[in-house]
Amino acid sequence: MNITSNTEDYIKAIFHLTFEGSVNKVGTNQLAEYLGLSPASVSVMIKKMKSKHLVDYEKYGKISLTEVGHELAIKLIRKHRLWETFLHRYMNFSWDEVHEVAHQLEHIQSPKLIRELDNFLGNPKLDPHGDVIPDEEGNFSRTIRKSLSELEKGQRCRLVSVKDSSAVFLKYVTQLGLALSSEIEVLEVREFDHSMMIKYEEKVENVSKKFAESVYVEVV
Amino acid sequence: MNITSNTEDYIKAIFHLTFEGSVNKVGTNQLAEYLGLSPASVSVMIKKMKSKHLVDYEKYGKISLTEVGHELAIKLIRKHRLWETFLHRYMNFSWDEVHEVAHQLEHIQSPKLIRELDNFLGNPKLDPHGDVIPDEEGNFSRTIRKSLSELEKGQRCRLVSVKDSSAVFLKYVTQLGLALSSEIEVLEVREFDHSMMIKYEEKVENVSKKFAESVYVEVV
DNA sequence: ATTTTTTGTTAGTTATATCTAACTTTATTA
DNA sequence: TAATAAAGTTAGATATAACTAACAAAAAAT
Ligand SMILES: [Mn+2]
Ligand SMILES: [Mn+2]
Ligand SMILES: [Mn+2]
Ligand SMILES: [Mn+2]
Repeated sequence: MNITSNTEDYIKAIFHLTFEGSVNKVGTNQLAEYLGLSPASVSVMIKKMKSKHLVDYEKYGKISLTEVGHELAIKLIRKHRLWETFLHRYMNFSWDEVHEVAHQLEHIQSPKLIRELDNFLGNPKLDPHGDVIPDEEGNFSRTIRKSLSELEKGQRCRLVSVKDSSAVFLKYVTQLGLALSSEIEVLEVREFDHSMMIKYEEKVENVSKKFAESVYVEVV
Repeated sequence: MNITSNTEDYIKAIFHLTFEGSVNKVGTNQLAEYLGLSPASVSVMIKKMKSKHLVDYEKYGKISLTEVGHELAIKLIRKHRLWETFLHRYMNFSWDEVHEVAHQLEHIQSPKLIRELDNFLGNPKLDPHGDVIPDEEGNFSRTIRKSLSELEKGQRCRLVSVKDSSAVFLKYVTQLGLALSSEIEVLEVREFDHSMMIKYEEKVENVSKKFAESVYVEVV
């Protein structure tokens, strides 16, 4: 009864929607939406995952990972982020290109390869999107991240990570002239739509609320 | 109608049994034996592969790759051998460990990754087993390889590649104290069972016919 | 307290890929 | 040539993982 890469995708999705999200349980429809599948498919799959002791779940109830499922999720995230770092540093992949290929590479089964890759990269702490890479024991610091949207007029900050790993979003960030470590000053927050006027490296740009919510910062 | 990794395994197997073997066509039972599957499964699968124009085949006839199938096979072999080289050179994998993981990595879909990997490795010509790595256009030199078993008493040679990539065999080669480039002298060929007494680096060992057939050499 | 909407499940179907058991064709041997 | 052996195919079943359509439960609105 070994775990398929499909099941691994479900585990990762549940992790992202619970542990990394705001709630600790998720519904089948929500999960289906996130995975781009029909609610029916997810309903059936979750039942199978329950029988494999990967999730806690009761009919018509909410889904959460078991201890085993949680540990697997962290291992997958570790693999994903190590591969992203490798692709970015050594394979000349831009930060908007790494995710898709890392999503394939994370399913490769070889504990030795991951240990060696981690070592080769010098045990990196962060991936190309500023996300924390869990260590071999599954430990990692959970810093409460603040969105740019939470800042007020006049505050200054540094871009530390991004919420969204989609190529569309990351290309936009790059196009704006922003990257990890960019220093940003909030010049104005508009009452009307919560859009922001920000200044960075002599540039002044207007960004939407959605954008500001997708960017994590550290106030300086 | 895209190609699954299962289909890719069939393509590679057919390539190994035909182009790299002695014949240019293979039967379903032979292929089943090689893949460790039942002849029935192979029979069904080959029919599907025919409909996808990957193989030439008639019921009760023999199987061969189409032009498209052949090109795919070479791309897969290129990927496999580049990954083996990477694992051996940078991930501290011994030559008996690389094959299993490369077998997973060869299914990763990313032309850019393969181009970059090739570049990163300095466009290597040979993999850790002495096998030729096809270039991006699918070109590669087909040297007619000579087995150690073809040599006669008194001849001297250099180990250039191995026929078998199994861990069991490669570990035995290493244990004997042999590796690529090792210089070998044939001291004796026994009429009885075609076993050989060979000398290399001050060592004298007796090897079976099967062993001598699994090792490719260049006469010096 | 009903009705309506949202959320979630089940049944039946499809696609991929495997198996065993039974059968057929082709090749070999007597 | 007829019997036997080897090689290959088909049918029916299983496992995984997806879908649509129909139905059921829970939550929200009236
Ligand atoms: Mn990613
Ligand atoms: Mn990332
Ligand atoms: Mn190999
Ligand atoms: Mn090899």
